[in-house]
Amino acid sequence: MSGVRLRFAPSPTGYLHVGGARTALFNWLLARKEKGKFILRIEDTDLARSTQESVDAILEGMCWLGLEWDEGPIYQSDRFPIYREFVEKLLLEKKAYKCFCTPEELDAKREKAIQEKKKPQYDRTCLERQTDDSDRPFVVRFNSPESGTTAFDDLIKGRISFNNEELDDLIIQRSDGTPTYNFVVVVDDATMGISTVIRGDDHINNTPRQILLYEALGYPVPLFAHVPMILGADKSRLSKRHGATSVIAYKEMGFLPEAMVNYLVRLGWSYGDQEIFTKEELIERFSIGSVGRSAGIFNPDKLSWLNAHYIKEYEPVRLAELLVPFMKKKGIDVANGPDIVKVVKTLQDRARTLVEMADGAEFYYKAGFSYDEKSLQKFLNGTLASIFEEIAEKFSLVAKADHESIDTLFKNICSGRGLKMKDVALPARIALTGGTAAPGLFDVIEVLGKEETVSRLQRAIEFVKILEQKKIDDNE
RNA sequence: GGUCCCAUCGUCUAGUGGUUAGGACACCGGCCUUUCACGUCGGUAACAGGGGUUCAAGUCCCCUUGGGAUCACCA
Repeated sequence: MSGVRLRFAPSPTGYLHVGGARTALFNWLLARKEKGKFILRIEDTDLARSTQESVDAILEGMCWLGLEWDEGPIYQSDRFPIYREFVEKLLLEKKAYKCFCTPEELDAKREKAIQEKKKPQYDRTCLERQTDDSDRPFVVRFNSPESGTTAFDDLIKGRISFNNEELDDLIIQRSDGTPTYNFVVVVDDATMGISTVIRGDDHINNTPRQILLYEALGYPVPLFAHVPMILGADKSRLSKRHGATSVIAYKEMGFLPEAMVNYLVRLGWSYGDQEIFTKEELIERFSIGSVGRSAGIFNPDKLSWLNAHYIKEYEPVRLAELLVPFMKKKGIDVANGPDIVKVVKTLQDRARTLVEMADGAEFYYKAGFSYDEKSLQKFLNGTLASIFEEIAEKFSLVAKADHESIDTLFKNICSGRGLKMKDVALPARIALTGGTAAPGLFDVIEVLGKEETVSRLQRAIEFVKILEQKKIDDNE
């Protein structure tokens, strides 16, 4: 039993973003690989921006991806007394101090510093203050060292070091008594015994301050691993204008969680030339050290390719279950029509998403479709109706409507009429599916069954007769 | 602007001083074929630039350039 403890700590101000999902995935993977614990913590110290809907959305995303957590969700809003205690402790030890400067004063100082091209840092006015006007509102600031350096060995980026003079005295408790992010994250990670912090590299600049806080609090500093950002096609931070950024949106677009996980993990991490990984393989082969250092661009094409792969490989029964909601969304009740599992089997090789598969499955359940007339025109030579009639006739006599007997039936018709397979199969496909893009004709017939096939053929015969008559009229 | 991070095909990446710089997505072409796909075979395509170190540099060092992050009583 290894003692590693990892955590994912989203703030509930929106849905689960693909970037966050990847960070969560890396944490989860490492926890599973090392047989440690994976903790989910909700960072909701900003009461105004946090919502329960966001918490639910994040949990839904995590569950969909299969990232089950061992402890939590722990809400920071439940832990305010703990943070308060640690603030008092620092205050007592003079490692923190009360600051009575107003936001207006601070803004003015910042403005001035920027004007004078100086660093906009807090000037420590209140550090040496003797009077304690506690009836006036105050914030608590961390007394940060003014010299020296703070460094750490990032598991992904290598050694990173900062001059302490770059760090000013950050606020750890607001004037309303609530603690701020950099403080609570340290208190939580410390008291929860987090051994390795894996998070986005937008937190690198926070890390030295946090290390200083660990030290002030007397806790060991954890290991850090800062994973690079995910960017959009134009190399800017991935946002809605690049497409969907919510994990759940991908679920709704018909992606499989296996594909999403596989895509996300391979974006920034690699294992030789391998592209496809089962969850077990990932757990076995993942290592945080082989995560790349540079930002990656989110590539929907590759995600689609992976999704297509997983659709092909999926167990048809399970895939059918996943497809049903997508059919329902199109107003189709799969109970009224052919066996959905058989339908799925004919579509697995030609759908990249469940949405595409639902589109491709539509004709099986909707008999009243319109025909692709333009394509049908090519086969109008006066005998098409009779070909359909012959198929219907012979097919209704066939003992077993399986692939093989359908094959021989069509071959017989072809040889009997001196026609090529495409002369018969192509128009027949239009008759049965309405269009030209569909699964193999014999598979379609087999799935549709004898009765439905014959009925569709009869409907097509009527339609073709009208077309042929029209053609004669036009020529006159 | 300060600080910090990053830099191999369009994209994701392999590469840990000696390689015809490999794979995958996408793209293009051949094959397969009852359509559309799938599949399969092949092709185009990269070490940002400049200095060092070294017998030898995509690999190590420095600079430049370019991209990104961060500088809140947000997280």
